[in-house]
Amino acid sequence: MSRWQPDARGRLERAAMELYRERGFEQTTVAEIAKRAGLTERTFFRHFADKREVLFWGAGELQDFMVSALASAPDSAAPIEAVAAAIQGAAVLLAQRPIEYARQRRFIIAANAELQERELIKLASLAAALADTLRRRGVKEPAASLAAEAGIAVFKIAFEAWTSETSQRDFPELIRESFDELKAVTTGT
Amino acid sequence: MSRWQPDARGRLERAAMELYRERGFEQTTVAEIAKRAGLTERTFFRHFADKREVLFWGAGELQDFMVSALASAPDSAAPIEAVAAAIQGAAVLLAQRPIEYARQRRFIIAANAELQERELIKLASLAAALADTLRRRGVKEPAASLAAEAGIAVFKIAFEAWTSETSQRDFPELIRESFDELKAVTTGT
DNA sequence: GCACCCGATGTCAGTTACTGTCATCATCCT
DNA sequence: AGGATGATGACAGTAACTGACATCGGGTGC
Repeated sequence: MSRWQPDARGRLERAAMELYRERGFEQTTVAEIAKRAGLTERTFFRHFADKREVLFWGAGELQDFMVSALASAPDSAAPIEAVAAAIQGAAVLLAQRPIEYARQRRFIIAANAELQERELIKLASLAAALADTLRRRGVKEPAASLAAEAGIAVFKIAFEAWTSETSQRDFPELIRESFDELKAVTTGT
Repeated sequence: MSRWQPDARGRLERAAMELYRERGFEQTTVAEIAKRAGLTERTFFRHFADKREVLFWGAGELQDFMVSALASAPDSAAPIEAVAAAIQGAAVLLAQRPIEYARQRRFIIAANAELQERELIKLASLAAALADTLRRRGVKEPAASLAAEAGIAVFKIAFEAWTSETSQRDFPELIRESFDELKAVTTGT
């Protein structure tokens, strides 16, 4: 018999999600999360850098996935096409999980400015990683950064549309439409 | 004779900037800022919502300015053109102050993740306000959000270029070039 | 000219996120 | 068997932020 229950990190994650949903992010203390997970506050901070990070564990994976997808796009693809393909891939990945999960997470984040800040910096880090990958593919500045930022803007807006109440639309399809719309918008139509 | 020295807020602002430059954001406590300004910690928090906000006081003004500029663009202007004009105006405004001020602020922010988060949420709020203004002009979603986000991306990237060490370029000119580059990028060139 | 209110600041106590340090002890390795 | 390892607990400490109440110069009404 092992000394501790398994999957401490997972227990903390689930406890945090539950409490953030039940009473909101600000009204939840780390001590409460730890207690519900059967651990101590100190252990929470060994698994997560701070109280917010527990909601963003998947961001690293998503970034790695997008960077790989972008790096392996054919050399012939224009920068924006390569970015679009990478984001498409990520959308397919995200659309595999039930939309309810994305909605709940979005609801929690929408209710708190600190969490929005964290989400934004994750997206900015993603944009920076994509821009860097484009540069390695020989794309110059500012084209690389612009293509990356434009792609993230599309991702953000399509994600919002996907998780909004009324929408029953397909996420990858929304991404495709947003890219088309971006092209139309930037050409001044 | 008045009971207190005048311009408490300004003194706090200057003291904070000095200390953040001297020893960095994290290594500075609010108590130190208040002491240098000849005030107490409690008074700091009466003027600024938190330790970061002292660096972002101008963001509200800038947002108001951009929103007004966007609202007063001619009806005939395409959304992206109207956004570009508003951002141009803001660039002219910012370029009036000495670039050294922008550089110092940028340096402080670049050294700390929490400050980057705050900067990002200010930009996101700006994008949301621009999108809202576009919607009032009759632009539909997702075009309004895309035009606003694209404009902010251009602003961000041009601002970085402007404040980067080597650059001696004109800020409004950089904005113009970035918009052209964005158009080229999104059309797949 | 006096009483009174107001608004900016001070004082102080309290909560909570986060960190550093050392102890504990099941499991693994040799 | 015995020592190293690694995850956790225990505990003290710092600093950001908040709430409640006191202070007192300056303006206001009369």
